[in-house]
Amino acid sequence: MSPRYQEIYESIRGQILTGEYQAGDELPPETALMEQWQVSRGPIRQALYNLRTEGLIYTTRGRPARVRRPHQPTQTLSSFTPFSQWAVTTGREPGNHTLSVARTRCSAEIADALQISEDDFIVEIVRLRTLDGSPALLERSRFTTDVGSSLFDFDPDIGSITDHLTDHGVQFASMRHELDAVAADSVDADALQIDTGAPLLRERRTSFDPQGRPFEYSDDRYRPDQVTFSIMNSMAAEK
Amino acid sequence: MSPRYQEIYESIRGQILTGEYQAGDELPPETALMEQWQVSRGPIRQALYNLRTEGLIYTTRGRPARVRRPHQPTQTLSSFTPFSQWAVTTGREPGNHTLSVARTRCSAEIADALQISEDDFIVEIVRLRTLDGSPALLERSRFTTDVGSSLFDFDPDIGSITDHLTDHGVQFASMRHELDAVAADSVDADALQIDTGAPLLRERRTSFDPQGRPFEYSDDRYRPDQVTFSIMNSMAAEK
DNA sequence: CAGTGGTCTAGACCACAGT
DNA sequence: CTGTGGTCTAGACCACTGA
Repeated sequence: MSPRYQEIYESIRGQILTGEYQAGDELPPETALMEQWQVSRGPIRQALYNLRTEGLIYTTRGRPARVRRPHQPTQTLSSFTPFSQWAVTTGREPGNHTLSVARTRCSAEIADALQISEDDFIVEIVRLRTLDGSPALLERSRFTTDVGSSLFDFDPDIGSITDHLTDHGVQFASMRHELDAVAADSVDADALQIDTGAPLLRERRTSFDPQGRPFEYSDDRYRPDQVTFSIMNSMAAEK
Repeated sequence: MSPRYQEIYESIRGQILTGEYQAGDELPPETALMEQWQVSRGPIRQALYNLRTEGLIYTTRGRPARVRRPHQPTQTLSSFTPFSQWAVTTGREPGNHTLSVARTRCSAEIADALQISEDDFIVEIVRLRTLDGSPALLERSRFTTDVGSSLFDFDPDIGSITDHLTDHGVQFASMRHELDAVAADSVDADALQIDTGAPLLRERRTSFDPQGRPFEYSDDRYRPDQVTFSIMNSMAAEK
């Protein structure tokens, strides 16, 4: 049972993405939305806030929220959705090609990120992920063993790791994303069908459980011609 | 006169950054903060929400917010602060070296981003920006003429463009950031003291006024060894 | 069990947009 | 001027934490 503001957010978001609201259109005023959904102002404002952070609308004092011009298919960093779910909402067909599933000892960088010691074991899954058949990113995902062990009886070519782990009681409470650029190494180049040394957008993603403990640390390298990231922020709500 | 929740946010943020609250510490419960600041729950929650998006704290039901382990000096994408302000808060010395200030006709990409026609003029400022003397990013910033004209009587080596424009009545209401990776061209390589073809993190930034009209479109290329970006998101508040 | 944060209600006042 | 969103108040109920 999702909260009320979540339903409202998803409903309006759908109306914008399907074109029921065009760029520049005004949304109904908050009072009208309160009437329409039979809720008080709180949930309405929460829903609009999420839409604003995602860059779909912008707000000013004195006028209802307006819809932004449609933007290109970039991943929005504010409402971070797993790759396969995101691909579907942008109308493209995601695919997976698993390169390896292994149980190994972790390196210093991984140990630090997962807050474990260098002697500990981890489960590492390397997957090439595609959009409409073209290579889009190479994902090197590492899990702590307690979480990752359930991944050995799972075909990562078919299903979503996120869904599989959620079904096994793992809760993704929050994520941290760090973005920089790297040159493709030979493995990257081979998998992504680019030249060695070509620039890649790297996302290092750490997933946390509700207690703030990290259980996943992933190094994802994107072809910049296939996927970009975007974020919107309004000064009003921050600084 | 900034809103109450902003003061509270800045105060707690300061206490975390100066180490008064250590990683893992619990913040006071919301009721205690309400008492301390003599406000109701709304502003307290707004302040905590901003801290959470910035990645400084994490929250769970049933326990007060806790402070995250301190993170490396990366720019946080949620509370987007101008480069020079950000540099100061991380304890580094920002510097500017202006390469050119020009009034030119714009290209198709810029015309599209600024919602003007290709015949229109723009003001372009190219600046190398440094941290503690080392090249950090090359900024190619383009303004619409109405906003940019005030930049000719201004020394961009010394002051902050953001501050200068704010003083001239320009309001930065919201920003959109698009991130990808590019190979350094010869200009980038020369300015940033790297090899041609080296991977750079590119941020294309569009700034909007309160009416949602774009007035700045900037192409900023970062040395990935000097600056990275990060963002935190909690599932609770989004999806 | 008591304490806490997540969500929601019903009201209020102000600053700003557009007429 | 009226209508709107930005901010704040004072309450409420529920789900979850930890003793």
